[in-house]
Amino acid sequence: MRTVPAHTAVKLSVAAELFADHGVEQTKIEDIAAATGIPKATLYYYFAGKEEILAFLFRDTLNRVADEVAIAVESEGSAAARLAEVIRAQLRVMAEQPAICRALVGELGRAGRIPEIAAMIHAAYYQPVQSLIEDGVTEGSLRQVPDPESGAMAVFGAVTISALSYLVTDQALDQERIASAVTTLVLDGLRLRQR
Amino acid sequence: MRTVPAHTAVKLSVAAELFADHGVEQTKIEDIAAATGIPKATLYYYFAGKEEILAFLFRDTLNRVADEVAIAVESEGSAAARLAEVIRAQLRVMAEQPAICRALVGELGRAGRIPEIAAMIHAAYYQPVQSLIEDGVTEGSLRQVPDPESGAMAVFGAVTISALSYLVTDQALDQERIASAVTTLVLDGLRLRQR
DNA sequence: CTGGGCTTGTACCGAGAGTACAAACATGGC
DNA sequence: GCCATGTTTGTACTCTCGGTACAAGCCCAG
Repeated sequence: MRTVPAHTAVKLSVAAELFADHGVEQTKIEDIAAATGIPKATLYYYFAGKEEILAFLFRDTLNRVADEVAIAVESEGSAAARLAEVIRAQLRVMAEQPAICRALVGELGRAGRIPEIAAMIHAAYYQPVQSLIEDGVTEGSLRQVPDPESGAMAVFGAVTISALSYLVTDQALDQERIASAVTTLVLDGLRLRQR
Repeated sequence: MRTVPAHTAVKLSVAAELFADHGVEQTKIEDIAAATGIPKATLYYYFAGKEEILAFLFRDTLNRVADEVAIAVESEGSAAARLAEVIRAQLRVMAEQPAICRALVGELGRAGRIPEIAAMIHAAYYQPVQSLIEDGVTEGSLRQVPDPESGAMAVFGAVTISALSYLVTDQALDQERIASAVTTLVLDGLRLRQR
């Protein structure tokens, strides 16, 4: 794939809205051309097709997730505190890129079938969170889990799906509210203990 | 839509595999015809198109989820115990219908765009779990959450995504293992407390 | 045995993804 | 200035596939 010029990349972000609202299948290349103002021939000059446009958008956002998560993971504090930071990081990106995140979740299957994207999700999220959990276990601040990788996935699922409810209804995602709710759930669980 | 005869419905379940493996878009009606042995013309006699075949498969499985979840919700015991039962119920259905569940998660966006299916997911899962959480709060066994609905969604996300990791790698989903891991996560959280 | 709905083959239509290509344009090295 | 290389875009085309049309055969209840 040729390097996409900046002005084109910017315009493309509105395509994410189309993908998120109507699904990839229902979004015609001509729709993208119309909405972005990039002529169809130009789109095909840079991308082999819809799928690649989607991958391009995902790549961008996943890079951001990777960066923010990496910072959160490497921040100082207990593993629990860093995990809370990771959750906050994910929510921050979801709030910044609502359309792409909606599309990403809505097309999870498709994303998983693009090897590059699947690898990025893994490297950007599951892998760091997994080792964060492992750290926490050895350091003694987190509970021993039978399988840290699916632990990481469970955390990802909890954050993503509850954030999604805000993305599809409200436009503004109240990060603080969700962050504290999900963090409490993930760290302390739903069961109430008498203090 | 005409009532689909049983022998046809049975054959259709193999279509779920196609949808889950290659995605709905990549699955041609003729592929479905070939894989199921149901001629294309017959498919169009019963369904208006791909989308309706998918909805048919989802409807079936979501009914099962609704039933199992309802039983779990109405079982006796504390809200926490019943929530654990709900998680187990969801995993049971996912293990029974791996292909459809993979397709359902992979096509979450599409499922959400079919109003009937969106309503079913809501009624079968979010709604009962939400009121289960509310019950638990009033009865004092569960922590007060700011928004029970997204609490329910978070639980759903945690269960679904971690189960997914098993569905796409192993074929057999080790229910007990995941159930206890996710239940612990949801009820008691990751943070380790000194007993 | 006959009329209705079921089942299926075959032929067809139209939308839209992707390709081909050529004309314009921009840019930078000579 | 001028050529070479790469970008940008319009237009016209092909081809796959979803969906429709339809007719012939089938099965079964009345």
